[in-house]
Amino acid sequence: MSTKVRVRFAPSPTGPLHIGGLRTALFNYLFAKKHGGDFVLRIEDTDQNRFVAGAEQYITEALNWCGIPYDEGPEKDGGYGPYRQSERKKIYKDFALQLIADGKAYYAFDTPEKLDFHRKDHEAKGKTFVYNWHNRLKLSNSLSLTSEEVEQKLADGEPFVIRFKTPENRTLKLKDAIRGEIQIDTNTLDDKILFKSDGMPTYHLANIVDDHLMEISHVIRGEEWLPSLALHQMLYDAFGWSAPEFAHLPLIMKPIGKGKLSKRDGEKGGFPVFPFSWNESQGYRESGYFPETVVNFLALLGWNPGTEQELFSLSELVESFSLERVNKSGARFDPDKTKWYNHQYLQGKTNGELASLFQAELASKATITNAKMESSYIEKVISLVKERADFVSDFWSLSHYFFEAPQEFDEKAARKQWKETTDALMLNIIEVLENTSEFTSPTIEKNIKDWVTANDLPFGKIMGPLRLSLVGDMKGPHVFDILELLGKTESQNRIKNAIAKLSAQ
RNA sequence: GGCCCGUUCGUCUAGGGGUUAGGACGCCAGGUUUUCAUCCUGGUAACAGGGGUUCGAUUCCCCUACGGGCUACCA
Repeated sequence: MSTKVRVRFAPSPTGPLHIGGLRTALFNYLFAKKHGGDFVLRIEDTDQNRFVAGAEQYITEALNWCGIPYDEGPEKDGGYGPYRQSERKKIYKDFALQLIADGKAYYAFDTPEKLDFHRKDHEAKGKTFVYNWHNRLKLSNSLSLTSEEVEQKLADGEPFVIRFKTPENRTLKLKDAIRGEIQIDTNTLDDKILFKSDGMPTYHLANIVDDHLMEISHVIRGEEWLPSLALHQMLYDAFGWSAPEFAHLPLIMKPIGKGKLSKRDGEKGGFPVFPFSWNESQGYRESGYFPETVVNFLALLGWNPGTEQELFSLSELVESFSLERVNKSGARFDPDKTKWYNHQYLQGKTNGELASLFQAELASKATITNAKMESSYIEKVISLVKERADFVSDFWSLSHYFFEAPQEFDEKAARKQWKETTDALMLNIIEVLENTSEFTSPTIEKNIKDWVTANDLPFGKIMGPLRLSLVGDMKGPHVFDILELLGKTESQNRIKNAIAKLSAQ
């Protein structure tokens, strides 16, 4: 109870962090902060072949973008560094050797080719090759060979690996904070390689050694690690160390089809699976999602507060998070719901915040006049269209007519709205606008309605063509609000232009 | 194939021996908007199957089915 909560997120830098990994990081962060603990980032780069340049930086930036920075990790030593396993290389071998000295591990000299042959051979006979108690002595290792033979091979520099000698005939009772107790018969397990012939430890060894050395109290990781839990527990026992508590998170599944969410699903379904873009793959950030959105939907995927609250800030999540309320089964990812979340967060932004975001996109449109690039104008536009947007990137299609006069008019709408009498009526509206000195939405509305009523006309004959003239389509906010924002002259010009273009038809 | 984990509306989920099985997303309908959308209201829709245990099971147990993960000198 007195031990401090220390959790770690331990990705391998083999590519961009995907949202499954990001969620694991998030849950670690939430758990740490909930209990006043530390959130450690450790880079598990023991496989030199799969190393991808830039991946580590991507991970760090993604964490920062989400607002869940690590307390301790690369370039942020908390007294337990270094935090890249490649930089800790020299510490692992002694631990492996110690296990051999204690008779809990052994040297193995079988070549990958030989092992591959055994596997294929077994498969052909409908069996599965497992390197463990039942065939250890028939293979090439320090259990089957004499100590002289082993010494000789070692002296000759023959490549070797170190394997864990899995205890036989034992039933392991493993504990998982989410799943409860799990029993495993050790005879079904294989003798996992702990130390590779290239001088690097495997994940299993490095992971246990580092978690112990870094005094990690809780290991919160994806469910794909559940089968390794038995090995890890045995390793802690073999070293005589007390194991941390474990929690295995359910996986995030494809929206449709079978299996867990993968990079290809995003490409097929048109939604991001990465926080940031990476090569061809779109990211959440670049697709216009807010970090709050990503954090919120990720948190609610596999966890829930037990109340009906759906919208959570990061601090609210920290407040209500608990491992006990994490689900056991995999959750299908739902792109529609992530959009809804973004809509919610977009509505919560001020017009000023949104205007500055929108301004960047507007700057790339050469045809916009300076007056319309003023942030005060943009904010007014946003106030009119905001509630219908899911993303900042929706603003342009929702509001382009506030920046450029319509050059063409929706054909179907034009056919339906623009009749022979419309030209004359629109000329009258230009006149009404001319006589409206206080050019505000309510006044314009009153004047136009009064004129329509006075002339005993149906509103439909006016409102449709008026909107079409201003917008180019039968869309958009309250037509009188559009009129006010566009201003008298611009509005009149647009109506004139519509008459010129549409009356000929 | 072997080992392990899981299974409530289409999806995310609440619930838990006696409930009209609740919410959210989506979808549908109505209302508002003399437009489109937003918004509001309502609706559709679920306890995988079979055995137990029990007065009673969706809830507890077992089996089956299905889903998922692992089964590398990858993590």
